[in-house]
Amino acid sequence: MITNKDKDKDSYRNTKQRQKILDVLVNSKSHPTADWIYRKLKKKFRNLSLGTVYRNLRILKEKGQIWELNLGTGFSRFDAVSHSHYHFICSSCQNIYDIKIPPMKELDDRVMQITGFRILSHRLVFFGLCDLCKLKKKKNNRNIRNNKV
Amino acid sequence: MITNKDKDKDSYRNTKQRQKILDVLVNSKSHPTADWIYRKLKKKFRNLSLGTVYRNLRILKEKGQIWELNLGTGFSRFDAVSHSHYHFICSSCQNIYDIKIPPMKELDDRVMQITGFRILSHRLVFFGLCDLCKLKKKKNNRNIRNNKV
DNA sequence: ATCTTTATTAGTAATCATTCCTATTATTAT
DNA sequence: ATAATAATAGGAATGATTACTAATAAAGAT
Repeated sequence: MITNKDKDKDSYRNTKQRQKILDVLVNSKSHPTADWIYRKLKKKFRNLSLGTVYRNLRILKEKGQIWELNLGTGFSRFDAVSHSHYHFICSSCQNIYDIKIPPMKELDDRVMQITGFRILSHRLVFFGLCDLCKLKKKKNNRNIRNNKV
Repeated sequence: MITNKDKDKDSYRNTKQRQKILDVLVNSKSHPTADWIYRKLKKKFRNLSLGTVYRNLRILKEKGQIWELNLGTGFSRFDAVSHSHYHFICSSCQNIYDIKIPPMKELDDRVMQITGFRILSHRLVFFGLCDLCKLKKKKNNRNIRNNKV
């Protein structure tokens, strides 16, 4: 059973591990995975545990300090909540890029009017081909036309 | 190594299993999981395999006939691509609702201009509280105020 | 209609991200 | 400083998904 206590904890401690994990996310633009964060910190924090990374990522998410990104790849990526922004995922290389267009709060209002639900936020992800993969595709198509593949 | 052949298959066979799996998705509004589809079809298809469901969901997704929805719950939900629409997920009960506002193709164009990437589609998900959970929350807060919890 | 090719299947084992468990440690309030 | 307990390390367990393999069945060719 999920109780209020489970959802909105009132006492968090400020551990070195949690600080470092948030640090990594704040100072990273690559939307790292839990394992990537673990391997990065493990070098200095010799006895860091992978479970600790996962637990803290969950807690930081609960506290609203980070986002979890799910992309159908079988694992999550994480992103520090600094300024709100959108994401682009290249369907070919799977890289993630931040899209810097101002958050459209009016979308929330619109959906709130239509549904009557309380809308708190939205997540907008664009899919397509990044510059590099666009070029690769073009080159590849040329090769196919010329029977080189 | 990922080759062209891996990505864009040219010959698909039309099996009963694949038809039925797509059928379930087309005739369902509940965004089912792989396991839910498996258990539903297993009743009639006595020796259906869970692996077959997963394989076909991947193939149907490759063919662009269905979407995979990832919500950070540890498992995927699937949705037939009929008319394009957006989604709402209740942060409390985790139910998914379709949001019927016309697809905003202009967002793709905008991001295409900003980034130079080729934008093919976007996914827009709203988060908040559905009607039912809105009520529950209100009642809950009242109880907390009155020291009943 | 039969033959051939090979995509697909059922069944099961394996993988891998994530969560759970427990004795120990470290943070915070008193 | 002490007490209370949140958090940790390490390892085991879970559970969704994928991989493997011999047998089957679409779909085109004869």
